[in-house]
Amino acid sequence: MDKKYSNYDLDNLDIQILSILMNDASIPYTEIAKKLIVSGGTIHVRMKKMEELGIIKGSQLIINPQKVGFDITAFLGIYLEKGSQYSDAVKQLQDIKEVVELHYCTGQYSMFAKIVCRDTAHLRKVLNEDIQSLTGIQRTETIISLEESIKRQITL
Amino acid sequence: MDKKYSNYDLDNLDIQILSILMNDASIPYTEIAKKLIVSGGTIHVRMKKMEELGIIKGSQLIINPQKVGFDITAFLGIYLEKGSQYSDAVKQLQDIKEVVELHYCTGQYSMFAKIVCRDTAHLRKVLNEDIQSLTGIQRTETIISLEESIKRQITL
DNA sequence: GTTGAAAAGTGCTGCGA
DNA sequence: TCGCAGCACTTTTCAAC
Repeated sequence: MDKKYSNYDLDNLDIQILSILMNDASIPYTEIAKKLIVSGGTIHVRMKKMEELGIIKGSQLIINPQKVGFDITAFLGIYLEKGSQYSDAVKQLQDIKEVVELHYCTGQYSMFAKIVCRDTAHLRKVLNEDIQSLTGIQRTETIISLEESIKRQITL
Repeated sequence: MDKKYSNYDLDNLDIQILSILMNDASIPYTEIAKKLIVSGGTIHVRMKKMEELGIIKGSQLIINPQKVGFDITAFLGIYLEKGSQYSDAVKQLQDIKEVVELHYCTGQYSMFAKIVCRDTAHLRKVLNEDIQSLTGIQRTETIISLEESIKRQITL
């Protein structure tokens, strides 16, 4: 057994390190070390361990989509003709770069997508030309976000 | 007029820098400079400009929620008793840390939330105890994600 | 606005406890 | 396993173009 179901090799220190860097990945290890009263080397060892375990997927620069001209966020409930067409649909949706999230899910929809577009014309183009024309998709329901009030990662 | 509607002070170089760092914020400026055939100082100046303009919101360490014991992602369509209760509901939902995203939106739902929980028991607790008991919420509809097939930022 | 190099700070590695 | 110290690398700054 080389892998456990719950990867709870994390102690309090690990979790505190993650909590800090999940909010701001640019904080230096030395500063984290001071805050948690351990040495910088220890932070380094813990981070390396968590990277190797696959707990840490990497770091990303977070931008403000509206400031670069992407003003519309929409959610899309997708009905497939047959459930078996799921993996094929994923492949096709991967090529539509406006699709930033895609879930296979329970409930009324077969799939659920999050889409970010520049403006209403752009959204219409993505919905009518790009998505509706994919094979296997029966119909879609669109929910447009007028305001993103909360946006954060989980609290450990 | 101190602010334009579209903040298109971004040239190709800015966009290329953002595109690289949006995927991996740990890539050093010197390496980006080599790739884009400019000096490290220029990267620095551009980054500083974009931070001041609010285009860059910061950087985050991206973790794998499943590896730290958060196995369930769900979407929640929320019906409010009155639309005017929106801002009050936001405040209350902010205190529920399992809510990682919240949108005010068009369509059948008043609000739309994304929730991350440890397991089904945890999800049930959040739905039944935390969310249903908030004031102003009429009812909710839950969509459970069985697989997150796509997860990325917008392509500039 | 861009460059190139010097100064300051951070990350990494090995030895000792 | 943790902490300390030295080396390598990166970021930051700045005078000059």
